[in-house]
Amino acid sequence: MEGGNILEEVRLRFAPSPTGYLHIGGLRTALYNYLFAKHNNGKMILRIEDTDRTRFVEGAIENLIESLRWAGIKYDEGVFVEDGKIVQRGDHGPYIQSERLDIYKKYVDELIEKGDAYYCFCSKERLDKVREEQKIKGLIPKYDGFCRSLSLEEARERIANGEEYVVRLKLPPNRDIKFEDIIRGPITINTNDIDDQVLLKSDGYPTYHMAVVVDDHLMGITHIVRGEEWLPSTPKHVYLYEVLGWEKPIYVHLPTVLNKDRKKLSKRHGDVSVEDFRRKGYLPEGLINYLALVGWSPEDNEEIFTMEELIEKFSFDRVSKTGGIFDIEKLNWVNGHHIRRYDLDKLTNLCIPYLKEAGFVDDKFVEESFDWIKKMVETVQESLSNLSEIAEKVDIFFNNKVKPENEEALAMLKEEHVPSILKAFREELEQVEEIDEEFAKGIMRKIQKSTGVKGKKLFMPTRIALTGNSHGPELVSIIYLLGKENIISRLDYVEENYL
RNA sequence: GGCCCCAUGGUCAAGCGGUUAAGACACCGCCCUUUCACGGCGGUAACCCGGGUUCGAGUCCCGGUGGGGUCACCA
Repeated sequence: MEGGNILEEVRLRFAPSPTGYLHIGGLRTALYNYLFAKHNNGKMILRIEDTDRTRFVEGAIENLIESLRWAGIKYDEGVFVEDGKIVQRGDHGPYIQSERLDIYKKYVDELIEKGDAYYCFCSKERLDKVREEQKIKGLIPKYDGFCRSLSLEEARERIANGEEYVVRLKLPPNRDIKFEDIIRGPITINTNDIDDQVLLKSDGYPTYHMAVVVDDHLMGITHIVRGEEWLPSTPKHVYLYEVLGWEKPIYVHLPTVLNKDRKKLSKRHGDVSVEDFRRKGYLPEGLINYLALVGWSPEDNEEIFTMEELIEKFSFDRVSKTGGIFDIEKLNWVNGHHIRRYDLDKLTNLCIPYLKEAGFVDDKFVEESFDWIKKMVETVQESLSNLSEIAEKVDIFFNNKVKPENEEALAMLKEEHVPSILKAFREELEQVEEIDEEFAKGIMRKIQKSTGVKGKKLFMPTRIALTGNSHGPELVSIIYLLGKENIISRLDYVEENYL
């Protein structure tokens, strides 16, 4: 179990904190981890970093996992949900950090033994005070090393007396720590610019810095792919690998996904959780495809990809260094592509919840008229950029009290030749029991013949009489989907109210 | 403020010493469609600034400027 780096296969991990929902930026990090792992026939691990008990949110783990599942990120190892229960699978567990406390303790003790870490008894109050004073003097807020030279004997005595303590990393002064980032190249940071980081908190939990290093090593992680906000603390990790005598992994710091104002994507500017996008009717295929493109570009000029294609094409040397703005317009365009290529049955099933929510259909209707709904979805499929738009696109099919959308539309209905069109329409309808596709295709031609009206003067008023709108799906589809009864009802209503 | 990272059209981005500086989204035209959408064609629009290096810099180096990140017993 020790020394995971003898493993030859590529092993990557996504390690979120269960503090809420999966963030769009987090999804992209998970995606890049996944794409790289799968591209190299490696493994991807999901680890839960819950060392901050104060921020733990009930249900967050389940939520995170559900979002990943929905997005199609099929990790191999770690934490899963089965039958509503959290389970763990893999040979390097546990994969939930709060279940690994004794492991961290062991390495913290080792560091103390070797003099690479020390006990610190400074109170929060003292620390705050020190920082405040430093700020006033214009200095960098940093731990002042008050407990750094405490003897081990004295420290142990104080602990035995029940004093609260933390363990801090003992960084050597003025030393350049160097490491290589796959995306950014060589990076050097001097230890004078970093704090003696707390490794073990007073509640016995490790901090992120201790836990990542121990876990990534023990779990045999070969590549650490994470957001660039971690870049400044990487030297602490590098130093830990060094004093622990472990081989450090390969670092890959991803550019940030930004808001329109070039700040890190945040809730203030709209939706940021994967769940939000799911609810709005984005397909996992669309979201994933778009997200892959924020920060990475393929060699060719293609832009529409399936997950499989992304896996095949992905590489870190085509990931950019610059943060990219999350552009909802482009997401819409990408998502629209995926909607258009979606299987119609699947798409229909995905649309039904939105139709129910709008009050257009209920369970009974869905059961009896699935094919009709499917046909309706098909007529608007190409115009959708996300599923929630379905309601506004098809509302014309569900209300026989036709209302012209504006003055212009009303004016077109009031033109003097319109009554003759509607009359001809009725006459044609009387010829059949019910409208079939054949009939729907031919009716306008017949009306044209009998009334002598053609072109826009024929089609526009008919469209408006039937839907109230001057634009929408093909008239043939509208006529077919509406059916005889609805059409007659609409003609009645229009004649009574607008002519 | 210290440290770190970054810098090509409004946005995503290609480019890796010699190009008329790709492509996509958005926008604007035109075509297709007797509407809309889809699709097709075309157009507007970019190398942050200043020094070097070089026969030659968007591309390499240095310095500015700008933006972002980070400086917790949060991750």
